[in-house]
Amino acid sequence: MAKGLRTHGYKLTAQRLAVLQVLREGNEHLTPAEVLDRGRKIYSRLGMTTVYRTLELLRKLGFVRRVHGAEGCRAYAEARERDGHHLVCQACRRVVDFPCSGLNELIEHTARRTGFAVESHLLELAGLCPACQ
Amino acid sequence: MAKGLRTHGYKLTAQRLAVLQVLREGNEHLTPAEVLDRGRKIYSRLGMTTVYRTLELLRKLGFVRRVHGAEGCRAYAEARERDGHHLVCQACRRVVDFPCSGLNELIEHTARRTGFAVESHLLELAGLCPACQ
DNA sequence: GGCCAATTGAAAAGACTTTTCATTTGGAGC
DNA sequence: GCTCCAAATGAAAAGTCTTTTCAATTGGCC
Repeated sequence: MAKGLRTHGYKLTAQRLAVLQVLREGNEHLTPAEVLDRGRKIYSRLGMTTVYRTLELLRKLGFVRRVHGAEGCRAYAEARERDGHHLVCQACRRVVDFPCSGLNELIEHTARRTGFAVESHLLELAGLCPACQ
Repeated sequence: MAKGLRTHGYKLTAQRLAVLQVLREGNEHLTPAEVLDRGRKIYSRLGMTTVYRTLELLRKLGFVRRVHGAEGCRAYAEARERDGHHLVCQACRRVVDFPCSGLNELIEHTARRTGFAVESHLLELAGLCPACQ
């Protein structure tokens, strides 16, 4: 995944690796401030600005996904499933990915009915994970 | 719908009616600032604070839905379909509701596979409406 | 090893949202 | 209708979060 950065012509910096590592180690969704805190344990000079920029970069590259919870809409989690969606535990903030299938029919039906050309979709499930139930 | 406020024990104020009217007239999703602008044409003394509070109140009551677009996650649109979802035009910001069916199977399957107790879900489709294609 | 564009981060600026609190007001009860 | 009070309001202040700026640093091609 670190290679993905190089592939797309981005430099492989200690800061980017730290942010990637933080998101990979945590199974939860994290705010930029939390990523900064944890990231500094890996690379102490990490700055806030870089965290914001890196999270958005990783999102554009598809390595990271935004999570829109009740707590706010600026949290990020690693995207473990390419083109997938996620399921969020409302108690412990754990995030589990699941593949994006079974939605195509609904999307096509809605597109036909409304005349829209659907280009993207956002699906997020929330609930309680087995441990928190 | 205005009656819904009374039903839930909330007062029917000119400010709330103005916000409701703005959201009903526009078929688009609007930011709080836009709601304020338009709302002041209906009730000129409307204040920013009240717009924020009213939008959240209407959302809790289910009259209004939040739209999470690329432009940001704080936009609101009227919820025309109870328990439905929405489809957003990326060009003109028009919002169309569609019923929440066809998703249950996917949710149940995911719940079974992951052990999560799914409590809520967020689904948003984005694309181009017939007029903007 | 040198070079240069990409990257970084501290500080400043900016944008957005919430809190505070004195004033106003809807509507229940008479 | 009138009174009354808790709910609602809004201007200003405070707070939070995010982006921009710009000089310094650095990854990686040569």
